[in-house]
Amino acid sequence: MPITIKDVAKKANVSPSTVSRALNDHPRISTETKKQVQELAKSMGYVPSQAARNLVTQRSATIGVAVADYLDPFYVSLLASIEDVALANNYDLFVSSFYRDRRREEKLFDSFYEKRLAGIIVAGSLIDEGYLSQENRSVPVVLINCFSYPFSVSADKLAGAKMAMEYLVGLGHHRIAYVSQGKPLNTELLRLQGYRSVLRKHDIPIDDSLIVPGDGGVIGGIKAVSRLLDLPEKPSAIFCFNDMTAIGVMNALQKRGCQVPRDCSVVGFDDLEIATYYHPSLTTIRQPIYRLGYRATEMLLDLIRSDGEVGSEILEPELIVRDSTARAQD
Amino acid sequence: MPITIKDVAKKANVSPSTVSRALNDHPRISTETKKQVQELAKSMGYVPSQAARNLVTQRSATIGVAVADYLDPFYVSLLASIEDVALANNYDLFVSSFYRDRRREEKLFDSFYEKRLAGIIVAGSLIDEGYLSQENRSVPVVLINCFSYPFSVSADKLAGAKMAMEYLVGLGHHRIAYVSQGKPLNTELLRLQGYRSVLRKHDIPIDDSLIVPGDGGVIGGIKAVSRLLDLPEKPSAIFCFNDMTAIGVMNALQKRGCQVPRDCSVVGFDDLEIATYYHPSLTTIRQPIYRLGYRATEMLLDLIRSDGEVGSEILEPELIVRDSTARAQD
DNA sequence: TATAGTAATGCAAACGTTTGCACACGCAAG
DNA sequence: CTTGCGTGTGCAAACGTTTGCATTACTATA
Repeated sequence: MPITIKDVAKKANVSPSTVSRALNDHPRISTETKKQVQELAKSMGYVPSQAARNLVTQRSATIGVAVADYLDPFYVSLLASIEDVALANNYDLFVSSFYRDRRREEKLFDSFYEKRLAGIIVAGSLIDEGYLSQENRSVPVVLINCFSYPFSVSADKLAGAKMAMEYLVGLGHHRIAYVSQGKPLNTELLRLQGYRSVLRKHDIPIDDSLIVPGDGGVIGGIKAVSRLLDLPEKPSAIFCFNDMTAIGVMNALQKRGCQVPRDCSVVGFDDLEIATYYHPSLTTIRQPIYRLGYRATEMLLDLIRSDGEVGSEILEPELIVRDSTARAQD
Repeated sequence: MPITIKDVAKKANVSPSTVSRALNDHPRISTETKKQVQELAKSMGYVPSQAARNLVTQRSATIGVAVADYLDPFYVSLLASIEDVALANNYDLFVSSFYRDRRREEKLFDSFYEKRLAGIIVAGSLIDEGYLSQENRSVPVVLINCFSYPFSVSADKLAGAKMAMEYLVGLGHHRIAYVSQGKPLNTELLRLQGYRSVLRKHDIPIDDSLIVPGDGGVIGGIKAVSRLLDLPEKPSAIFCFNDMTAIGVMNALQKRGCQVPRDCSVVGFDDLEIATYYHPSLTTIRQPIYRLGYRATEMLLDLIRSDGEVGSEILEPELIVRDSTARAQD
């Protein structure tokens, strides 16, 4: 139904090849015909079919992006930088979320492959690296926050967790809880490792009842608090897997009459926009979100262009102190 | 480079047509060959090229979705229901944001058209309907929250604004401010109309200095508050364009020592997840977000299948009372 | 004037599918 | 033994582009 290159060719009394060359700034064409054809094409509302073009050129200028969760602003913020880099290099984006569901992630991979995309970026992947390398069907893949994969960009979770914990210990806190994500992924295990190592370093005994599972979202934080407040000896500070969890935690604390930070300090992870604007504003570990997406996309473009020999990259997080933390009372 | 249907055909000693039929459950094929070919194809890791398929069948099973802003959870939440309906009908989604930028929205339209998508859904469009109908290049388009377009699904902004205002007036508030989005779109004008009509109805004079511009986000809310608190006579309640604005408003109020709701009540619009979990939790007008996306996608599928005669649809919002509003002190 | 070289254009093949049509085969009915 | 029909398969065209090669027309040089 749409207008094809032949329609334009016929109207311009030239061959389809000429139209194609005019539209693609091919050198072997007269400036005059080029201009004429371009104007005609525009006036006819001709838009080339990407499918046909991809088919014959055997490549596509679309990058697939799979994020774990649309509802977590962390992943959405990543999209901004990915889009910036991609657009600047004339690549399209095909974005999709797999809602933290492994099977959906795999289906997404299939659909990406059917589209013969130029490359793929996955943030928050649940698929283990083994599967990924094996499944690797000659299309480059870059992972975000999955540092064991050869082509990846991650924030240093271990360092981040240590910063948070050192800061809390420095404020005089001894009973510090950790609300996890609940899945045994790298991104989780490293935080836990940081949590433990700082406690050990300061000779603070590790109490496993202070380590409670969340779900990476607000609800998980709320549930965790109800467990923590039922403990015989309550924590004086809570370190959270991420900011969304921290918001749930603060909400539940305040609902149970526990003032933040007076009665309990809270530290998050990510530094989402809402961390600044929540009441009280949230002390957190900032992931360099923009740079994560930026570098990942650059890395993918390198891979697409040259099967380059780039390796995995680790970016440093940063402690942002705000109003949700205070010195421990004793 | 990838495996083609011919590779599979050769290995199976059949023609490409047979392979195609086996993979598509065509009736005219023996159960035996079908099974054999299917297994072989899978074991070879064959994945059909969507480009080639779309080209020859002249249709595609991908829906384009353009949302105004990834950073506003309202639009992101819409994606969930759109995806649910689309996936259930074996459609893919091509999602993109135009960051509230009109030129980016137009570029997005072009790119959608290059892909020869089956249909398009736009949420928060900045393009006026005139352009849209004219630009309509035989691909069906459904708009969300743009009720003047013939194929659209919207929440009733006017009714929502009236609910909010009636509620505030009912609590005894007389000086009620409105923080707008700052763009003269329908979605804005209707709220304003509701704001004014309720005040008029109750013989409350309309003070234009109480109507201040925001930007649809947190920052806009913050800036608006600094203008409102500098007024000789401060408002006792603030109705906000949306929840993100309301969060900015509450944050700024609390920062300036103004307690919510004791010193000032705040009402939002949307009912995002964060509205429940903010402190204090936010009284707001709930848009039926899930249903908006759901109905829009169903409508689009109808259009795709039958050039159906569906018209625009308006859904009712709902007042959700929480902790950010209180009776006026006098 | 003939010849080589260059610039602009057209021809036709190719990309990987789907699908209408023709064909071959086996079998039942006349 | 034909005829007809149904079932399974293959052939070839088509989808809308791009691009190597051939062709044409012109210009400049010898």
